Amino acid sequence: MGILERKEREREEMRRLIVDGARHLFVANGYEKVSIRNIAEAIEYSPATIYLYFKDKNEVLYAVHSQAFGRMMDEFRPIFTIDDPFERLVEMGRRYMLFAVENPELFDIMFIVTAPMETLECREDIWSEGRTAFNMLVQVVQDCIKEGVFKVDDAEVAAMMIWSNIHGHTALFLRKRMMMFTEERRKVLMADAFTLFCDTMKKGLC
Amino acid sequence: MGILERKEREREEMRRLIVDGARHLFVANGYEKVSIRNIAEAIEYSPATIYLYFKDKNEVLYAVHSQAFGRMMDEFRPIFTIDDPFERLVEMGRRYMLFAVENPELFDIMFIVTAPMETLECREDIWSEGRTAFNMLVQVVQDCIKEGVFKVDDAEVAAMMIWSNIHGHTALFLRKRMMMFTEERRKVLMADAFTLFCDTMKKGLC
DNA sequence: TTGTTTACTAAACAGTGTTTAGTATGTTTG
DNA sequence: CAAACATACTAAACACTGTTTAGTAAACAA
Repeated sequence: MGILERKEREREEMRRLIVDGARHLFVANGYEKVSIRNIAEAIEYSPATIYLYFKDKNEVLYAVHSQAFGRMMDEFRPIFTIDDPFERLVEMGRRYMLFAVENPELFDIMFIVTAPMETLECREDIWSEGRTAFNMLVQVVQDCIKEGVFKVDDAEVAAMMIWSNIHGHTALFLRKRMMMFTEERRKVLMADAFTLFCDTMKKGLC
Repeated sequence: MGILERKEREREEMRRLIVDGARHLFVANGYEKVSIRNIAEAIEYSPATIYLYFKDKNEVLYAVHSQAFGRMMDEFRPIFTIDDPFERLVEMGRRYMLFAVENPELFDIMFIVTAPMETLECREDIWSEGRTAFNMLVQVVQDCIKEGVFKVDDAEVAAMMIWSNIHGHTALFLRKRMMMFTEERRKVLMADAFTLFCDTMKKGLC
């Protein structure tokens, strides 16, 4: 009886339709200006239908967030062709910031807005998307340790420090907390602070 | 004619009443769960009255944000009694993180939520509160340069790098992006990553 | 063909930020 | 003092929001 399988397929298709519609609206109008009614209208269904496929708005957000993580990981994968582990690390940081600037609304949902994390909390689940991405960073840091570029005993602690720095830059920038500088100065400051951090790591972490 | 002065005083008093009421609700319920109607009810006025004293909700938020900056600066001031400039810097970072953890809702309005920044944008104004706080950090960094602890030519770039790191930690933590770790591991990771950053600076920035 | 399950929606509920029109009260002027 | 004006305030409305409920029409199973 292939009917159940077809139904399951159709269900998956509908979820995809909703998530894709939501993502398009997020990217076009920004996270805060998208309502369930907007999404419903975009996919030509009634708002109530969305609640047959997702528990609430947070769950839709979480689905968009997961999809966006896939995209970011795709941007990260090519760095593993870089031989020098430190250069690999620097490039990973660069790509994190680039992804944030090029997809600010997706980055918002992935790393800043609390809403998607709430679905995780009531499920008592671990944040697997975050874990996977963080593991990737830890791997690169471990490569740096193995090749003698870094001399630290806990790769996770070093990874956390590095993530914080890169994330800090992007979060402050996206959340308009560099308003006290001119647009030109903002650019220079971000680029120079990143370079300084890389230099400081190379000198300080060994 | 002291009537105008009295009226101005009363106006200031009313603004204060609104801002204080708003702050209390923010601290008690979190930023997202506070509405203009809630604030109005708390101070026993109609919602429309708030719009006689503030252009919109963002402006109320901005006023709370400014007040909160005053409080944070009060927490910072005592660090200037510390003789060693590097210790002074470390203590400043520690206090930034402590303020964030102890006043998460205020920190939200000050450094994460975009809403208050929007009132700034339409006024074409500079973010003076942010500028003042950042200047304080630049001053401490300059002291480190003067005493030979750091050897960098642009104190603002170094300050930006340091701010990014500290802010990154707190933002990731407050926005629940360390969910992949247990509560115990989160604590250790944050403390150790901070220490590692301080050590890395001391070794790497000279 | 009948009975049941599934997919969907119109309408309502309780909330949101904000504006408008109107009412008291306080102040100034003839 | 009374009339004219200005100020302070609010009830009610507007156009939204997320979410739930009750009901309908189509698909499927017996």
